[in-house]
Amino acid sequence: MTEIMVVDDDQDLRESVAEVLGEAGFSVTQASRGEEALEHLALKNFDLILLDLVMPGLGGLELLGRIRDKAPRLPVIMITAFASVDNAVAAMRQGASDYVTKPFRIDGLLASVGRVLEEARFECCRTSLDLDTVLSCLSNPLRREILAHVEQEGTLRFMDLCRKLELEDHTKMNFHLKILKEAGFLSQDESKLYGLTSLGTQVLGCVRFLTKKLAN
Amino acid sequence: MTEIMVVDDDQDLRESVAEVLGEAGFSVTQASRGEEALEHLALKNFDLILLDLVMPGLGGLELLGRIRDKAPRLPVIMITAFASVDNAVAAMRQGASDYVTKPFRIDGLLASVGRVLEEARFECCRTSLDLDTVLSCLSNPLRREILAHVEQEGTLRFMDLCRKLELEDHTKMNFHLKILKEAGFLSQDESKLYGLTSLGTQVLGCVRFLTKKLAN
DNA sequence: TCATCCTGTGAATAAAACTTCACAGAACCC
DNA sequence: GGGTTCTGTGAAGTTTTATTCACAGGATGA
Repeated sequence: MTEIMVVDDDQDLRESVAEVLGEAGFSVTQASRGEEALEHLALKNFDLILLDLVMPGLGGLELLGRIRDKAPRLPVIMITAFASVDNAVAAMRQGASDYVTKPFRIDGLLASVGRVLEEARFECCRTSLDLDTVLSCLSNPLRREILAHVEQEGTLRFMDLCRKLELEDHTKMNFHLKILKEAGFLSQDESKLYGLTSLGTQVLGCVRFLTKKLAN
Repeated sequence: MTEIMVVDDDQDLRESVAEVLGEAGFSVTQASRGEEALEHLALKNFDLILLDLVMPGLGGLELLGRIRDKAPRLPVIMITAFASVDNAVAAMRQGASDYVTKPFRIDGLLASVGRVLEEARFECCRTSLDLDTVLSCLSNPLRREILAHVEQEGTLRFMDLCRKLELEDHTKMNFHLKILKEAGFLSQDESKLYGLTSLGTQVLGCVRFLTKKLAN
């Protein structure tokens, strides 16, 4: 069952949203304060969080940051009556999945929920692979650099990649590209351009997370 | 030299922005239309793009999408006179790095440019020596098992560990224990009991996270 | 004390990961 | 056509990682 948490200090609105989501087949947890939300978060794994921007105590943006620390990819939809471009941009910069302004139509909210969940599902799409491959593949710094460069450029030709990484020996590059292809992180299109697969993107995200975790 | 492209159909504004950026030490390319921007993009690698949201012909949002196809992580700052929450959210959802409303103060724009470039630079610094050790150490399934067992038991004696993992050859275990000790994941107390260090605990958490991320 | 298990070292060996070298077809430019 | 760059293969060689073997001191217990 898809678990959704609704965080809003406005009891009426929170309960009506929870009711609608419940009728739509979701399992809903309610929290009236940011601190309460964090407690729920520690106890249960959620698939989506609806978050009021303006709350007494721990504010929505700050809470969003705390959620990101714990669950970097958990989808969060921000809700607010005080719509401003700055707030919206700030929320999206913090990694909010969507931004809904009050008052909203219920079907609009449901559409947003559906879309965000759909995206999340796509995000962690069918990738049953073993940790061994991923870790040993990523344990080589050159391969990590290759992935990062390809991600940055979108698609790259073989020789451009060599030059970017200042690799004089192209067969060495070939060796590592082969490994990355076999691991399913890279693919080549019909014109031989190298690009990241969705798995590759996902895995790079994991590396970033690890780096961040190990940084402090 | 940092390459910036300014895309705006308003010639006055475009040229004044280009001038300011030029004085700030950036190499600036101008485009008055979305199509022109795509041509530039095909010829040169940019570090940042300033993009007007509303343009005749190919619009800013659509152009942003096209840019994302080619270069998923190329920083793009959206500029618009018609600030609306919806537009801002849509732009950020497409992966814009920031969103600036006209009329803007030049120093505000420069600040935004500086910040976004700074973030991109941070993204790129993935030369963590630590990551190598961590990943190569964890890429061995036996070592991951050792860590997991030690965590589960708290502290363990050498031979108990061997038996738990059903390793008949104790020197093999010794080999891997040595690596784990050198990486700083395991330590031995005065009575030779093996236990996780705080780094070890942290790293195990990361492995769990990765496993979860890659599981479904 | 003697036998046994625990904990470890160092060397030899095997396997894997990585690099380098030699070559070659396809595409592109003159 | 002829030279050059791009993209690749396969094999040989090197380095790193992993396993196995031989041995040994210290603790433990009968």
